[in-house]
Amino acid sequence: MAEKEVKSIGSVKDVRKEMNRGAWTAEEDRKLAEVIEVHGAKRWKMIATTAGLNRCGKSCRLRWMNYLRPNIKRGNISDQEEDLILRLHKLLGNRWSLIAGRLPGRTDNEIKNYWNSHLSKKIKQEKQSGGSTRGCSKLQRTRVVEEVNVVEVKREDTSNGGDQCSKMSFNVDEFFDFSEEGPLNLEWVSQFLELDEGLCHPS
DNA sequence: AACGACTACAACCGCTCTGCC
DNA sequence: GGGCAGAGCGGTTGTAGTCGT
Repeated sequence: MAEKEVKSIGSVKDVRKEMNRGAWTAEEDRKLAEVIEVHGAKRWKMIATTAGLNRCGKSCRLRWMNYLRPNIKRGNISDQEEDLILRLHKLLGNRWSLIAGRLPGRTDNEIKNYWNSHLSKKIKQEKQSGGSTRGCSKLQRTRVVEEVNVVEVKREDTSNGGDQCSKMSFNVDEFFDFSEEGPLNLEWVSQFLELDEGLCHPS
């Protein structure tokens, strides 16, 4: 995609007055990266002004988060990653940032795009051919999502010292804590799959 | 070669959430 | 508690590239 990006540089830009819009140029990327290096990735309005980019803070944030940030993986979503996305989407719905949080180096925007252009069609096709990937009923899937909502509520509650998590069979904070993981540490996947299987095929 | 349809993805928009005063 | 600004999220749009005719 980098090739495509280079080609498109400047093609949309300067069409509208006031703020720059459209594709980012290499020069803009460089300026933005420089300012973020100095000030950190916070206060995007200030960053936009300081960099002299004539872009809104939101636009700068998006560019940084999705393309300029270190350790970003681009393209080539592996089968393993695809499978994870499918499973997580089944569990979480369109909560792309949460899904992206479980895929090191991937961004919510990339996953969202990948879903819309690849996986949603794939699922449609599978449904049309009568095949359910996991054999989960709609009701069971609803249960899974509700369960996750409970997880989030309980997670807030635990900060108040309450021990109300008896419903959950795994440690919620560990489940959502990505801070100490190496790239594509899949231990949590096993935990998740156990939960998934348990809900879809209760014994 | 030319053209239109389709695809993929970068970027924008509007809304919500969060923190500060 | 209310208002405001900044940050973050998900949905949608715009456009370049690709494919089929």
